Amino acid sequence: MVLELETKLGEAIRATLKENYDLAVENVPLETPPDLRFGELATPVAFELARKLRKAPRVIAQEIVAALGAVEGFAGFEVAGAGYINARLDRGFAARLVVESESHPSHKNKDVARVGHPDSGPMGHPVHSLVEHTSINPNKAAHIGHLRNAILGDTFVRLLRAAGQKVDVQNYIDNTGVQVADVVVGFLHVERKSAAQVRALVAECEMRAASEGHAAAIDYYCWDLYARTSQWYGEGSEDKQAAKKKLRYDTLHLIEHGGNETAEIAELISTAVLRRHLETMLRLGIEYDFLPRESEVLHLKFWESAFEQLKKTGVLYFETEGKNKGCWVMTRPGAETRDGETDEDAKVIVRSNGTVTYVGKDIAYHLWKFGLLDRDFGYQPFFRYPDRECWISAVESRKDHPHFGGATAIYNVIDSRQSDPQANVIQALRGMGHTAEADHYTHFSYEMVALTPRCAVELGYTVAEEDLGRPYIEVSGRKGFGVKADDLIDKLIAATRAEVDARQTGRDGAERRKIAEQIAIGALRYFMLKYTRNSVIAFDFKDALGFEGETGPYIQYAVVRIRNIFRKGETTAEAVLEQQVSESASQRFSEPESQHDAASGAVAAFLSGQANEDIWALWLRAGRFSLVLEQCIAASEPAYLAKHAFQLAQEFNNFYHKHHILTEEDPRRKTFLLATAAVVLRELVKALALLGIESPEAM
RNA sequence: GGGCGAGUAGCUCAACUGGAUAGAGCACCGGCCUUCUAAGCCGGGGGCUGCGGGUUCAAAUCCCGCCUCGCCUACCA
Repeated sequence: MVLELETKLGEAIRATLKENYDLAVENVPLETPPDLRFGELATPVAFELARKLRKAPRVIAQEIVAALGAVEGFAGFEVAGAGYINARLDRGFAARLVVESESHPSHKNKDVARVGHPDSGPMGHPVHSLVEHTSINPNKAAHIGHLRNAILGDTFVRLLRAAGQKVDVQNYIDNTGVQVADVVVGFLHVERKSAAQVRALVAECEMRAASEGHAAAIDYYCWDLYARTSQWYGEGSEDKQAAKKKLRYDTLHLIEHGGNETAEIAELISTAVLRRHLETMLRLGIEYDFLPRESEVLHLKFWESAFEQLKKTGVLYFETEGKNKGCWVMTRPGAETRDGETDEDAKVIVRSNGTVTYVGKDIAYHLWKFGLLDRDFGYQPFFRYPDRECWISAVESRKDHPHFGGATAIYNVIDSRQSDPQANVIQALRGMGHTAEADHYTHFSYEMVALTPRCAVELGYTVAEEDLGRPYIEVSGRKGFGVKADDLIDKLIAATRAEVDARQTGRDGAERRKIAEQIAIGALRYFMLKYTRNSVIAFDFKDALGFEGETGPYIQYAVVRIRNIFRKGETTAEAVLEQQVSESASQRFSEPESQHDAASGAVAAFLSGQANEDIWALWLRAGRFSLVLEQCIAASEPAYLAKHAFQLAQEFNNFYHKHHILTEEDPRRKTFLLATAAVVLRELVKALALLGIESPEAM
């Protein structure tokens, strides 16, 4: 509603400026005034024009208001302060828009349709986006840092889909990297297991995990082994360490090459760990469409194809001088190149020994994402979700496989430490002439999750003296320093379960368990989403286990309260909204010329006056959804929606305490209050769903 | 050395991307449960937005210079 009216007002003002001053203003700035006293929408446009028109802003504002006349949906305009134009909505009209926006299946939400089709998309066609997130090295259990990545990515996917985009969700698996090599070294050389013993161990872990829980699973086993192996590399004499280092890289090369027993073990372990990651993420409602793996990027020779393109377009050049002599290198973004001078700072893509760097492989992979590579992955089914299949890359395809890649816009959810390599890939695309693709390549970057020193001590880690004074300490998979994702989820469920058991004595164990899980996941997802992306989260159990104040459960609780009202009132939110829609529709039909028909006139009366300002504010907030959705997508910032949901819940709680609905004596007002609750319920449930948070029946 | 990000209430964070009186949550103090669930509500204290200049009708936000902190910056992957 707000977005729709804001757009309408912007267009009206633009037309006025064109007509009266012959000025073409592209974007009329519109904002929400700090207080309802100033109306619901405002624009400072007169300030900008003051210099150009050589008039006082206040005078310009008055002229604009006079020329504007009546605009549908608005009750009036006024000039305030030094030259603001404040707009007051026609409250009955606005309320009707809010009620109708999505309660009727036949009614297309105009606001959302607009968000879903940014300029990048071909006319009338939805944008095809590709979001890549999670991408955990498959050599250890997922930890809280990975949770932030996956939750941010998954939420953003939900937002894009809500805006009408076609979205593929990918989770890139680096199954041939040094991290996987390290656990393979751990199994074969630290634990001195044979290949057969490793196979037996993986099978045993799977069995034990089924009965004892995920603490017995392979990813937990590898967590410790990886940390031990990392430490092991640094032990012993210099000669010993050098030998270990050689072992490490020999193992890595065997894995990269494939077709040998070491590679088979790596495949076995990485696949088993990957399955665990998918299970962990599924606990949070996170699913993937496709798992491209580095092994296929290598074996299907993506790089060889990309290399030709890179050479042909001159993005890569062969260095003949300096420290990078003998390498194929690329100029870094923003670097100043002087003719004749060797660029010592250039990024090496192909080493002098002929091997390609990670960035090189990444360029090839990203050409594939945009459909610019003449090769494709093979596809095999890998993991079954309740309502769909998750596919994995393979050399050979199974018949009837789907096809991925070829997107028009991509989002890579990767932490901010990777911004340099990401910038290199974008630079390469741009250099190759793929400017549209480079423009639609978004590094969805975010800051890390770290532990507070207190939390680290609490977990039994020894913390260095100088770290005790810091606000946070970076987690490290290599050191085994961090909080495992499944452990945290378990801990949250245990805490909510205790509370639900105490409150919901009338429900059976299965029901209580379900509610506890919904609340725990709600708490976790909201916790990860309430911070804006580039704020470091200093993790502490005290904060994460809190269920009061600005938390997921707070919002869920508001939902439960509203549901209780309808249950006790023996009606449903749907019925109340349906009634509102049909009433206003019939009124409009009988009096088509009247803008203030009886139904919306009555609603307007309940929304007017000093005593009802808080209720109007609630409706206004409820009508902001599409505006918030648009901002979330434009800024790649899911936190805005989290904030919106919280504020709506907060305003509702306020309303809830102030106005007792079921004991309201005036039947018309009671219906109106029920409609208010119904609208808030609908908007809260919708916002929570986009945040990946379920709305429990009770709590 | 260069690049990116951050510095806002005791603590953790917001501030619609330059707008009107800088807002929330924790924590602390004081009220509210025979009325739709107290995982809630109301009230209170708390701020030189790191420092110094500049740009303009308007700066937490943009520019310049400092000061702190974090990350990135290998022919490793």
